[in-house]
Amino acid sequence: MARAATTTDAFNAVAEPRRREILDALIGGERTVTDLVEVLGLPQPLVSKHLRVLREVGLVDVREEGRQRVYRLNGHPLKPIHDWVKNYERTWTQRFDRLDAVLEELKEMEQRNDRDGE
Amino acid sequence: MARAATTTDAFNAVAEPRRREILDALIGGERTVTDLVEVLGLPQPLVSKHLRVLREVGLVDVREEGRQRVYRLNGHPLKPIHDWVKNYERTWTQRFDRLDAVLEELKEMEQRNDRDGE
DNA sequence: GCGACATATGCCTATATGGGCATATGATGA
DNA sequence: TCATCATATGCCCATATAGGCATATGTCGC
Repeated sequence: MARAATTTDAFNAVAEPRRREILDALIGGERTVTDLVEVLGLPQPLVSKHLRVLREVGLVDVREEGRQRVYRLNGHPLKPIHDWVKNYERTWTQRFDRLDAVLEELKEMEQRNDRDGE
Repeated sequence: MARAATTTDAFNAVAEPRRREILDALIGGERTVTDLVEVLGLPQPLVSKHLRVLREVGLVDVREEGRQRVYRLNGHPLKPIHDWVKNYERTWTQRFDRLDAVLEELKEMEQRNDRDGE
C-alpha cells in the first residue's frame, strides 16, 4: 500500500505546509483564489489543487460570487487533531517534566516487575 | 515533486494512524518492540519501520536493554502541531460560534468595500 | 458576440510511501 | 558452539503525491 491519500484525514491534508498557510490566511476572513495566490506567492493552478484537497476534507467551504470563488475556513475537522495532540501537552510543559519523570520511573519499575514475575 | 517525506515533520510523521497508535501506547510508559507488536497487532517489521520514522523525527528515544530495545515517548516535536491547531480551537467551540459569525460578516463587508473601492 | 478575467482540470514526471516477505544482525542461555 | 529470541533491513510492488504547464470552463464588460 502507498501512503494514505491526502484527502483521507485532516491529519493528512494538513501535513502539507502550503495547505496550512492557506488555512492561516483564511483565519482573517474569506478570501478569493486570487487573494490566496497573492498571499502565498504560488502559481494559481497549484493553489486551486490545494484548495480542492482542503474542500474534500471539509476544511474550507466555497461560495460563488460572480466569476470568483470565495473560500471560507471551517475548522471543525481540525478538532480531532487538537484532541489527540492535547494528550501530549504535558510532555513539553516545563512544570510537568519533573512529575513525568517520577511517574515514568514508577511505571518502569512496575513493568520490570511484571516482566520478571512472568 | 512528490509528497514531503514522512520524516520531514512531526506533522508528516503523525499523519499515519499506526504511528499515532504507537505514540499513544507509549504514553503509558516505556515499551519494548514486542510489546508494541502485541498492542498494535501488526507484523514486527512494520512496527520497526514505523518506529524508525518516529525516531528520525525525534518523537521516540530508544534504549538498549539486552536483546530488547526499549522505546520511550518524547512529545516535544508535537508542540508545533499543538501551537498551530490551537489557533483554530474557537472554530468548533460552541461559545464562539455566534461571535465568529458576526466578526466574519463584518470582515466580509470590509473586504467587499475594499474590492469595490479599488 | 467577443476578448479579458477567474478558476479548475488534465496530463506529465519524480519520488517515496506502507506493507509483504525473507533475511541480516545481535544477544542470550545451555 | 549453537539454536533461539529480539529487532532491524533489504527488496518488491502499487499507489498517488506536489508541482509544472497547457487548456477547458465559465463570467464579466462592452
